[in-house]
Amino acid sequence: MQRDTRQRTAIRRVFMSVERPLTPDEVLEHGQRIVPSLGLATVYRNVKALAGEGWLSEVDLPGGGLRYELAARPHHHHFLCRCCDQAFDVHRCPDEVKDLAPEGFEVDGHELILFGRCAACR
Amino acid sequence: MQRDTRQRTAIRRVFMSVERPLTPDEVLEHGQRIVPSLGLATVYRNVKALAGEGWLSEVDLPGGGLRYELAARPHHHHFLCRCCDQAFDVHRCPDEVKDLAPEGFEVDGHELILFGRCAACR
DNA sequence: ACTGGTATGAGAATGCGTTATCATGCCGAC
DNA sequence: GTCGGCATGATAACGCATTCTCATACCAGT
Repeated sequence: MQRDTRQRTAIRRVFMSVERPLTPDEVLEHGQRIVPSLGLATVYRNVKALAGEGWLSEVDLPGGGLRYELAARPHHHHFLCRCCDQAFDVHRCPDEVKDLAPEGFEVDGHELILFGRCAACR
Repeated sequence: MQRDTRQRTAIRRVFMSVERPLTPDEVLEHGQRIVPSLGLATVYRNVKALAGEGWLSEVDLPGGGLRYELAARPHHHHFLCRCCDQAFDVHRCPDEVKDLAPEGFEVDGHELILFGRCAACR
């Protein structure tokens, strides 16, 4: 049975307060401001569980490990800052995307990633 | 000084005969059909060197390590098969891409990835 | 408040991609 | 053909993200 711990609550709060995909390390950092004793293993466990129950979704961007974000958000894409390596949401999407695939290929999803420098890094 | 070995030649030949980004393992597999003794370390060394001299370019798609492709190809994107995990080229590109970023963000590149099943896997 | 049992946390262990090591092979200048 | 020296290949070592271990903490039902 699922228990309601301070740690899990803190992790949920982190995702609800941030408008972008987070790496487990970023979750740890933000979560420790709420529960200072929070450990990395707990972040991994909960993030995986929350993704399993559909509350979070996995975001697989270039450059290493998975990131996570609220699953409830509408369709969007991401901007990856080359400088601070943070990911941000991009809310617009070119709509003819699925028609770009070669003949005979079956498209069931897409990801558009913009690279550059975020507002803070400029 | 750069020497012209059978292995390096084979690796170049592999990239010239294949129209898609390759992982080091795929390069090894294809290269061993030309030089059976080819080793993985040699693939990594040469692929890195060829990228360093601008003959190959790195492709950083979701799902682990880097892939490589001929640098001389015109702008294009990629299709990633969820079934066989191979990457394929997509030659068309929506053009208004750079305008999608939020205010204050500086875009210097983009990657569009289509997911699905390739013609062979269907 | 008591208690059973799950969740946590620190660090060890794992998996995987990549790089380093070093004896041997082979390119290429002579 | 000879020879110096870079390239190769098998394997060990590494870095990093992620998972496991297990003693301890602390929910939740009573």
